[in-house]
Order: sequence, then C-alpha cells, then structure tokens
Amino acid sequence: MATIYDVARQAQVSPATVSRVLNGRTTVDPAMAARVHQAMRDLDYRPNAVARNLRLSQTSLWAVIISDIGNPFFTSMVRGVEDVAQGTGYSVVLCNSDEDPEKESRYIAAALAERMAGVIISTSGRSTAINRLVEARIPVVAIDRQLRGVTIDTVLVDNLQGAEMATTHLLDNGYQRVACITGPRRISTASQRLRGYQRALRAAGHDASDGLVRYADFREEGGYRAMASLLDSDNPPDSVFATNNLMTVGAVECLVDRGVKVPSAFGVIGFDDIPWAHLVRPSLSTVSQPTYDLGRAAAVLLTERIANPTRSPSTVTLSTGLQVRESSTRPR
Amino acid sequence: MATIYDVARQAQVSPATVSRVLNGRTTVDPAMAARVHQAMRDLDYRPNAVARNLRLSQTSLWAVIISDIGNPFFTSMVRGVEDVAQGTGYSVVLCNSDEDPEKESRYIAAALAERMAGVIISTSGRSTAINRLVEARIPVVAIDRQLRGVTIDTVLVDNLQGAEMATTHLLDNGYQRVACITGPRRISTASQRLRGYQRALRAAGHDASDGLVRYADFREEGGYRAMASLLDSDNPPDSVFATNNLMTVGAVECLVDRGVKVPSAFGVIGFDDIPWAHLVRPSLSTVSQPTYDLGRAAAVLLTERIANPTRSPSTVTLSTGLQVRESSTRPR
DNA sequence: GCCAGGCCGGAAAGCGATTCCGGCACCACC
DNA sequence: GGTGGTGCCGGAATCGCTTTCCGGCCTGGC
Repeated sequence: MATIYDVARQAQVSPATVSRVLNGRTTVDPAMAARVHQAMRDLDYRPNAVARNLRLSQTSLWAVIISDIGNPFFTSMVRGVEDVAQGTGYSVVLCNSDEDPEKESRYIAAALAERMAGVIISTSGRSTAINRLVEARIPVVAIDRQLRGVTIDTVLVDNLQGAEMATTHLLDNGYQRVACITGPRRISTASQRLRGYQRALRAAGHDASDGLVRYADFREEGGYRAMASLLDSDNPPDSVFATNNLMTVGAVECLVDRGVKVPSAFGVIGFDDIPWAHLVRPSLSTVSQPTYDLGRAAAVLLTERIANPTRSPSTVTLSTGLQVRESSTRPR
Repeated sequence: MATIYDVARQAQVSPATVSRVLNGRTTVDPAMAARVHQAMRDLDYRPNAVARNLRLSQTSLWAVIISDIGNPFFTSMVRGVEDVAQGTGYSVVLCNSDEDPEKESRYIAAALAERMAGVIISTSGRSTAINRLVEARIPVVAIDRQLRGVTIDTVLVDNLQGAEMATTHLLDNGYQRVACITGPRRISTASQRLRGYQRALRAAGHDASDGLVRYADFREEGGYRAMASLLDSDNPPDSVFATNNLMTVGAVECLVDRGVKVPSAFGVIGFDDIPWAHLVRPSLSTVSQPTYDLGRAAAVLLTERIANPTRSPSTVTLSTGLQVRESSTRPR
C-alpha cells in the first residue's frame, strides 16, 4: 500500500508537506496542496493509522468491556456508547468477558498493549486488574457496577431506590411473603438491590431475614433454579423480586412449568426490562432502566476525562422507573 | 511507560535479547532470560502493540460490521465470532452500521486505516465500499447476506429452503391466503426468503402474485405497519410469513392491537427466533437459524484466509430448522 | 592443542507518520 | 541598498519494536 513517501515523490514535494496537507495544521501553497491531493487519488493512498498512533502515542479506540453480550441490557448500553464515540471520532472495541475474571483481565491486558484511548467497564471481578489501567494512566469509566478500592468515574442507576420501589409495589398489591433472587455477592448491583429489598420489607414491618433470599448468577438458568428452590422450601413465598432481567425470565419459566398461576397465586417483578415484555403472557412488571442513557453518560464522562485527565472523578446516578404490567397486580 | 530499551538496560542485555525472550523465536541463555523476566516485572513493562504492529505491518484486530446491534440475531452471531477470535489471539471490534451505508463505509475506512487483520461484514448496501477492502488485500468474509459483484468467502443459511418450509407449513395447517412481509429488496436475505415463499405457493397450486407481499425494513415498526397495511387491504390474508424476527414481533403486536385471534383466525410464522419465544403467548413458530454457528463459521473462514490469502473463496451454507409452536397451528 | 562449526548477543536498519529546525525567498521599511 | 521579519518548504530525527547481519565465543572432534 502507498505510503506518505510515495505520495511525496509523486507530487514532487517532501513527506513533511504531505503530512501538512493531510492534517491541515499549517498552510501550504494551494497549488502544491492540489498536487498532493491529486497524487493521493492517483495512488489510492490510505493513511496508516498504526504509524500515526505510534508517532503521536495515542489511538482512537475505546474498549468497552461488558459481562454478557447475550443480555439486551448491555447491548443497549453499548449502543449508547457507540453513538457518542462515533460522534467524537472514536471506534469501539466490544469485549465480552462472560463474567469470567480471567477473560476480563486478558481484555484489559489487550487494551493496555494497544494503548487504547479509554476503557468503559462493567466488571465482574475485583478491581486489581483495573488498577493496572489506572496506574498506566488510561482513562477508565465504570458503568452499571461500582468498583471498590479505586475511585474512578462511574455511571450507575439508583439500585437501592429501584429495588425498594419494586418490593413495596408487591407488598402494596397484597403479596405477603416476598422473595428475592439476586446475583453474586461480589457484584455491587446484586448487593445494592438486595439491600433495597430488605429496606422495603423492614419499612413495611416485615421480617427481612435471609430465608427468602437466593443468590444466583444473573442468568436464565440460575433464575430458574433459584425459583425452584424457593418453591420447594418449607414455607414458600407468594411473590418474587428478581434483580435482573434474565433471572426474571428464568423464574417465570419455572412458575409456568410448575403450573403456578401468575399473578393470581404468585406475583413477579424484575429489575430491568426485557424486549417484548408486553408480548409475554402474563406481561412482566419491571423496574426499567435508562440503558441507552447509561452508555451515553459513560461515553461523555470518558471524553471529558480524556480531554482533562486530572479532573477529579465523578459519579453519575440515573434513576429508574416502575413499569407496572400484569405479573404483579393481583386481582382483588 | 517502560520500553524495551528500559528493560534491556535494567537486565543488562540488548533490546534484541529482550525481544527474543518476549517472542521466543530463537533460544536465549536461561540465566539471561530469567534476568529479563525479572526486569520486566520490576518495571511493570507492557509491550507496545502499536509499535509491534507497525514493524510487522500486521495487527490482531478483526472488524465485525453488523447492521443492527439491537437484534439478538446479530449479537449471537458476534458471540460465535468472538469465541473463535479469542481462541486464536484476535480481538473483535464491533461496528454497528444501523443499515446506513454511509456509516458502514466510515467503518470500512477505519478498518483500512487501522490495517485490521480481517473484516466480517453483514452489509446493508452495495459492494463498492467492500471492494476497497478487497483491493487492499484485507481478508473479508460476508456473513448472513450475500454480496453481488465480488466473490469472497461467504457464510449463509439456506434462506430459500427455510422460507419454503415456513410457507408450506402454514398451507399444511389449513391457511389459505398466506402473506409475506419481507425486507429491503437490495438485501439478499430479503429477496431469497421472498423467493422461497413464492416457490412454496406455486408448488401448492396457489397464486404467487404480489398482492400479499409487503416490503419493510427488518425492524419492529416496519413489521407493524406492513401487517396493518395487509389487514386493511381489500382482500386480506389469513396468515403471514415474516422474514425476520423483529418484523414478526411487530406483526404480532399489530394483530394483538386489532384483536385478531392467533392462531385460530390468523397464522403467524417468522424467520429467525427471538429470545423467550416460548414465553410469548401465543408462542411463536419460527424458522430457527444456527446464529452462533454462523459467527463461528465466518471466523473460521477468516482465519483460514489470513493463513492462506490466495486460497479460492468458498461459501458455507448452514441449514435452518422449523420450530413449530402455537402461532401457526390452527386447532382443527 | 588447534581448528571448524554453531550459537548467542549487539548494533543498526527499518516500519510510516509527525515535527522540529534550518534555510530560502519575498516583502517592507529605514 | 541593506537589514529584519514573516511565511513556507525540506531534511532529518523520532516514536517503540522487530529482525537481520555480523562478530565473537564456546564446544567438540581429531
């Protein structure tokens, strides 16, 4: 492929001048510039971004590391990131860690090696790997999930309030024994949403012990198994709050398989929407999140940090909404 | 950040030796290698992939250009690609073109500038932009959608057969007037699936004229509008075959809104599954595609082409399956 | 003990772009 | 007419790494 030297020779100017024409930093003689442009067309010249990146020691790539590409929540978020990136001249490298800390740290190593311009991460593990990024002064934004032990820009939703709202909603609809299916303890969203659930129970004068709590894996099968375990317990619940979308789907499948009538015999509400929630029968009540805006907000924070690396880290918290549909409203 | 020279100085060897230790191409004295490794740890050295790429004029990035990141079909495909990439040491840059040829060609320009190792593309436009990649000798694999005018490695499903199967299934279940909602004419999957539909009609001795055909945009809203237009026509159909998952959802929404009973009064079958198809009531019959395997197959073709650039292009066709659920089976 | 062959390490040349700096030409003003 | 200033252009160094080439050392065989 043609280089800047080839273009220079063809246009009978120096490589420096070609570079100047390319980047427009200083003015060059119009006639010369025209010759250069013509030469670039003749040779079908394509600037080599790799060389440029090396020389400038900066790139135009962002890594977005998410934990489950099969979850529409994350794809919608990525879309928000992408749209901002596109607008500011960055490209997005999507990395799917599958909740596997080892995969995640491989991706972080790649981001480091490629000297990526920034990283947006929804981590599944501890912060040790992320510290490497921070130490290397690569701008990082945590999204959806909080990171302990390191203070960086963060975008979250109000998990506590959302979970409280969902639980209270079930109680208000006459359900007495509300269970909770939550995610792995180490993940901040799982523990925050569990705390919101407990707070709502206590506020309503209910027992908030652990008998009706199950820890699962944020996936469909985990939700199914957790629901089964709840139904099989000595004193089963009459409703459930599941702390993410896929586990809600799993729980409903379990209820359908066992012939438990929703919502008349059992109430269900989930955190985060699923696509076509309104086509599912009974349609699913959920705590809805501004997924696209989460991605946008993270991308905006990242651009700001790139522009101003010394600015002190900030946390953006977006609020959730209650989508009441059929699965949580018992006919009186 | 530390460079290979810093490591060399620290370990009291030459940069060449550090490189040799790093890449293991030739043998180095074990004692020396140990010193080098220690120095790398001491300095927290991270190889600069940008410099490496420039020197070797090759990268370890694949661009995957898809037309709708919101469609689970594509995310599942990407997952297949990712898993193969991960295994062979490549990273995946996900690019969402949103069916916009202009966005698509921007992404292609980026892939070219970054000298990416390969491109997997499900194009929304013509082949002109892709020709640039082929001319620059960047390995390209077309996925899901065929490309006219250039012969490159391609991975497809058997669209004709799948569509025929779906249409025949509706006819076999006693539906008389089968409509078809398909995608934009320029996209090969849309036209292939339409042809399969027409072939099935003719084979059963039905009229295959265009009265019951609607062209939409492969999105939910387009499916909704197309369904509305069909219902409002002079001689409305009694069933519909929609050529992708999102349009099927849109069509069902329209039917629900109008109170049309599925499947007793109206049969529905779609091409490609949606997640939780079994939770939707009535559950949706579909032509299922091996989405993950599509991605895998494309990634395998790409690795093969990278290894052997002169090998002649091949086309892999995967077959589809019929998932009969409630929406297409009229109670006799 | 000597010579040949093999292996390892160091110096240096790129990969393709950017940029500093020196030089030249032109203009204006004294 | 000479001097100083301004504005462009070209030469060459540089980013960090890989790789080739070459020289030197060690080992083994006779």
